[in-house]
Amino acid sequence: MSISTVSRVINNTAQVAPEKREAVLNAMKELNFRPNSFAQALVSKRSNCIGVLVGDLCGGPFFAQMMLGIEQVVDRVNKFSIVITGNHDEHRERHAIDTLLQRQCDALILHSMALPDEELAELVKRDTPVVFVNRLVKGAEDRSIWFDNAEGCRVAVRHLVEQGHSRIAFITSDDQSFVDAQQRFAGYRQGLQDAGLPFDESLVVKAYPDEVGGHVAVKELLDRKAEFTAFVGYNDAMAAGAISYLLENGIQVPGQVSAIGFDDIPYVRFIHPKLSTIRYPIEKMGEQAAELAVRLLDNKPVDGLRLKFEPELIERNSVKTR
Amino acid sequence: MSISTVSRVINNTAQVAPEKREAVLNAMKELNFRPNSFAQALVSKRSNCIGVLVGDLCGGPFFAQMMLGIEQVVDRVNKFSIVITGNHDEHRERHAIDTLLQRQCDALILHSMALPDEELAELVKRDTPVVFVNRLVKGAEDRSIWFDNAEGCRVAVRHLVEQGHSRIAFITSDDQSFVDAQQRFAGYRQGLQDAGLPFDESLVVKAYPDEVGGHVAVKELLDRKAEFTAFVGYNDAMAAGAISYLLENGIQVPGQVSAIGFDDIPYVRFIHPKLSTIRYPIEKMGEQAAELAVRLLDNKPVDGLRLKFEPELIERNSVKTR
DNA sequence: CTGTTAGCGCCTTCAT
DNA sequence: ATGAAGGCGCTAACAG
Repeated sequence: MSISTVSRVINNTAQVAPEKREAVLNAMKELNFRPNSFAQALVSKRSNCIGVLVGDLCGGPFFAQMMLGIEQVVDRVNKFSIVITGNHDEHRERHAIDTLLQRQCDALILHSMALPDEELAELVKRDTPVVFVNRLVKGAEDRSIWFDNAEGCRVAVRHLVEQGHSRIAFITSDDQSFVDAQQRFAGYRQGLQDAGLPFDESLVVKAYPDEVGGHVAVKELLDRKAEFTAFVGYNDAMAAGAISYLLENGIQVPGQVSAIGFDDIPYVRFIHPKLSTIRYPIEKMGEQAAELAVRLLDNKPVDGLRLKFEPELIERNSVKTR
Repeated sequence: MSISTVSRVINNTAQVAPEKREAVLNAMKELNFRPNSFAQALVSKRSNCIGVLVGDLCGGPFFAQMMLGIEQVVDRVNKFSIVITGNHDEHRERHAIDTLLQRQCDALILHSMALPDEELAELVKRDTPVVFVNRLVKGAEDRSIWFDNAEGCRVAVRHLVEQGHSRIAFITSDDQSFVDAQQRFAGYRQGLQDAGLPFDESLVVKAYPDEVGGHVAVKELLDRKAEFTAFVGYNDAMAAGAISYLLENGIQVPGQVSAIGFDDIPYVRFIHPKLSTIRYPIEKMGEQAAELAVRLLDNKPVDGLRLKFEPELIERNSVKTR
């Protein structure tokens, strides 16, 4: 029997005599045969792989959740994701995208934190579909799945104001080159302005955006003798770290200081006090990004997909209500 | 100029006239040319990919940390990791391994939770190198990077006993089909036995091994009116969830109940009280697994690699000391 | 329904 | 130092 017959049964691409079909299937089992995916990809021009660029896999649960959303749909359409980390670095991100492209990925889902909009927008002109997640890329708005960061911080501040706070600190990232950081900062200022509150530089502290950074930052705030009755954290990790430090130093949360985080990562509802936060629906966003990518590469219509995501305030116990 | 000349400059595989070399390089830039990795892989029989099977990417920081260790070395040797999740399910794990193999991965790093030892041991007989991480596979001891789970729980119990506890509960996973769970349970019993303490069935509760499960489990313990002054958690997540529940219900930790976790995931030093735990050096283990895989596929000597990892007690504030 | 043929894009002898 | 030719394993027409 010829080699094409085999190909036919493997791909179900034409009618084959049931007996031969059986024979092939049996032989495949016996010999433990697996078609060489590279040969397949070479001729079919389809790798069945979707390339994913993420910031990191270990800087918290954030990306992991995004990946979960992505994998769900990639899995559903029987494709594969090959993920690579850019480590928030411009050169590495560029190199990663290059690699993904060279690997003949059928589509790309990019979470770029360091590359400029123009460069990213260029990418969509190529022939492999590209989708951006977690960022609104100018010039590629229809390919961007994004979250309104500024609005998120604004909502957080508003909530605090509603609870009677007027001295609201902002514990943020020391790397303001990321759009996220800039936007959240802008939202904080906007929130203050909305409430007719003055912006006070001495109430903002910057540190590495993780739990330790939160520790460091709030300590700095205390050292400065800044007067504040509440703070909003750049992310939950910083907020958790800050709370931990306050508690250690006998400052009650939310008794003396109210706290509100950002992201709603899973564990913050298990810390004490449970952290109020702004939900960032990252898993859903990953899902939508993947969905968009998949439709793009299948030339299917892309309407009905949500591109912009809105913040939602999650009230738990870290804010003293009045 | 011929196509083989181009190949030669790309791979640096033979001397080429400097001028031609230049010309090729320039043309590559101009045309934005990238060699087709599938064609390369097809002929060279090397994909430069290392396949990784993990339980999940989102069930906590555990796997993410493992991936970090793996990626570090994979990156160093200029290879690629393609990761796939098995979701702790036998069939899915089997299918995942199949896929990885079909993808012509140069080597496999497997974190299998559900497949039996025999099946795993069979894999190493194939021609692509296979390494197991986080599990001691019988028949493939020299390919297993593992952690002494039983000893970990034993150490935990011993520590609690040393602090004067004798009523020590065990909050564990409801899926005892995983080796980890069995081993940790065995360690708990061993620890009791070491101390001459009786094993009391009413002190062990099972639930889904995450924060919510910890909640549920400790509630069950309370509902049973079990008397206990300490517990060891199957993992940090469960311990954190349990503590959260206790605190909510006015039970002081560690005042009335001491707690000890397992894994030492990053966030537990920021919860209140800071969680004492058994460190599981998962990142390092990922690193070693990758190192082993890389050496194997390069036919390099594999000595000097650490295969077995030992538990280490991390004392923080969740255990009342006397 | 089935076998034959022609590549997919690249690397690797083998001559030159 | 360079070009020509063969083949990696597979799929997709094209004939029967």
